[in-house]
Amino acid sequence: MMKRFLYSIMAITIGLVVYGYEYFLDEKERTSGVEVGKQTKKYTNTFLLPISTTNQMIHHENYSLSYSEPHEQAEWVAYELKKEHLTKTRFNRPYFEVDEAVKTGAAHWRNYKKSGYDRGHLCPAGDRTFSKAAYNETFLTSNISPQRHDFNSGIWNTLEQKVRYWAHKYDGVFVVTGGVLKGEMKTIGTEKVAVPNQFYKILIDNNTDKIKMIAFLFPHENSKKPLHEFVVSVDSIEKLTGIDFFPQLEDTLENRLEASSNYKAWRFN
DNA sequence: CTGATCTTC
DNA sequence: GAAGATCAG
Repeated sequence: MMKRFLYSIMAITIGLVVYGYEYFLDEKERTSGVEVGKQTKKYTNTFLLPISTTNQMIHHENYSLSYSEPHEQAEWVAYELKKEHLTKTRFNRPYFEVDEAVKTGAAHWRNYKKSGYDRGHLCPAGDRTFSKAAYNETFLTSNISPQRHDFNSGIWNTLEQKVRYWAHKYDGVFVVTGGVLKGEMKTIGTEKVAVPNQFYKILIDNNTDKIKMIAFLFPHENSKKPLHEFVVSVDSIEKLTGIDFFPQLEDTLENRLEASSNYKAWRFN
């Protein structure tokens, strides 16, 4: 009975995705001559970017990151998820590519091969479905961390979907995410890509005068607990990671927002 | 949605 | 190695 219900949900989901794809094609035809799938504008919303403790910040077309060479992954990835980005177009997954923008040499995807860990997106592919180029751009090795599959497809995936829900509800959110690259960590592959013991995600909504923030911190394991149990203050993540997340916010505002672990302003259902 | 792996060329 | 089919949470 339960299984039948799940199958129904799945069928509906697939149906919506297919419909979305066809709608996208129609849109493309209607605006003939305009390259819908091509984003040429460089991603330069630097106002809300964290500092790079590794002195290697990289701006891609549709997200920015700070690469940590010793850990062979980003210490953070940041991007804006706008409401109009939520198109649900379905693209075929491309192959991961080494990010040539990383001067010190980004990790090769082979490090993850048969490691037992997922190539877990930091900027999710599902958040960049508004163009083929934007989607493919998330498949750079500078945008992934080794993640347990049960975690990635479990509570982490649940949070990513909640972020999309909030982006729709609050007309866009700014997202900063990464693994905590501190302490003793397992490594994978010949390049010794570190396996973080914790992952964080910070959201800020500055679309209204009442700016709001929320931060999540998870141990690197799946959980069936509700998301709100993983809410922490931004301050606590700054202490863990050594990263100053929103240095350009006015100080008293920054202090007040970052000290809070109050999530009442964010609807969870 | 989040992914890996197997088959075929 | 590339691309499609298949499988799993």
